[in-house]
Amino acid sequence: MVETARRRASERAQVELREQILSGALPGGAHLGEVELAERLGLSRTPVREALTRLAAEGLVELHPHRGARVTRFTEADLDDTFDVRRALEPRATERAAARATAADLDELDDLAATMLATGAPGPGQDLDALVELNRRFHARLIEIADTPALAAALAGVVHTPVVLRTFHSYDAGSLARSLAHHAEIVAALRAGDGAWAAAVMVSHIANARAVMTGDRR
Amino acid sequence: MVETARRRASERAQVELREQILSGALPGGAHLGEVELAERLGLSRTPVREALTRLAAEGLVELHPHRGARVTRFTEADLDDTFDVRRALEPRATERAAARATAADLDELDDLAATMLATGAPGPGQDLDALVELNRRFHARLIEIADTPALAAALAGVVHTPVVLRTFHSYDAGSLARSLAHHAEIVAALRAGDGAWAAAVMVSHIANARAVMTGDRR
DNA sequence: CACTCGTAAGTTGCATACATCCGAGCGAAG
DNA sequence: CTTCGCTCGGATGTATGCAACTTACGAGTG
Repeated sequence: MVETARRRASERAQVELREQILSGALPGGAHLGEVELAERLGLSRTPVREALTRLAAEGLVELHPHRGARVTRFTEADLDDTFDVRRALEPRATERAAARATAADLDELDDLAATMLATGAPGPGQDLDALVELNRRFHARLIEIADTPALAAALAGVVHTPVVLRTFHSYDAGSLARSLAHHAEIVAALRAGDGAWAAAVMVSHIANARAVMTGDRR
Repeated sequence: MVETARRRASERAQVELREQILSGALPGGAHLGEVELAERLGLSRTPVREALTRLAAEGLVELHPHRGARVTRFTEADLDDTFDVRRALEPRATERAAARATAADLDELDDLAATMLATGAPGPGQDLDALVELNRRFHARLIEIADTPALAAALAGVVHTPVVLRTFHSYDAGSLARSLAHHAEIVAALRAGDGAWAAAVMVSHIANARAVMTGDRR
């Protein structure tokens, strides 16, 4: 049976809204009326309101007192800043993960990396949308292994940038291959216990992504 | 007359609770019952609940479904992580601020730095508590001038660490003098338009603070 | 005596009704 | 014709009542 239906209503609303925003179904600047959302989700205003509050904390929506909520509009500059922050923080998290990863952690990351290589391989089986979710899980797991709450909190409000999360479609073949190889190499570095190596690959990984997104080769 | 009373109830609850947590009146691990808080603040549960949700997003409280809210307990390691994140991000923000600060911005920062020097000077006029607020404003203004939303979002959930915000009392005379001098030097660097200089001072500034807090001299 | 199951108390989660506030549209005055 | 002010509509903000869940305690049984 479907277990997700048993979860709390406010959480469902939050997940549902986040998905619609990240997928682009709710475009930037869209007005989010509480009653409208409540009716569409089959809930009352209370959990919808709570979901909006939390999404606002994540930076996905903006709340204007007495004037309602709007989907945050991200600019090209915001996207660039996002990569700046990630390049500053994720390599550090990766380095920490090298010292703390257990055998089970490494196996899990290996699985993810391998699955991504298979899912992203050119051909009829290629599924770029599935790749987005796998990529998200890989990076999230890495942060989790690093076990540094402050780093996780700092990255939390940044990674959600809508454009970032659904953009494997804009990768050219070479960049995509590099990106997938990076994941595998990071796991290898972690397995070797070489934090500096892992961090260096992460720097490359983010730089590669940035080049794809912004077209900036500097 | 007191204008704060005219603000929204949920906002008042949020501000009040945050203050009590940061001041230590509500110690880490304290259980926060909705009805109890509502009665103490003279409100209903609804705005209290919303305030708790927002504070949870800030990382000050932890929400356990059906089990209530608790004040987040920060460990020594968390504090250390906080400085890691700040050292990674704030210098970058400072560098950006150098390119964007207007004359008015610089004057404002100058005022803050000068006031801090006066407020922190040894003697009968020294007020370490006032210094906490001034320091918060200085750093917040700097981030604001940098005008990089992603950086601001990343730092938002990190700076609130209770211990960090009320710890000028643990500075020895030398560290305090250095800290205050750093602010002035940062403004000077900004005025010179030298982002690298400003960023370097910020690195020193954070390292100095870290040494005071953790006693770690590495 | 230890373990398990059932029940009850107290909490949070959700829904609904009421209060408050913002903004648009219309009318009158300059 | 423009501008100011008022009123009305619709939204958000708050309060309260009911439902669901979690936990703790105690009775019953192996």
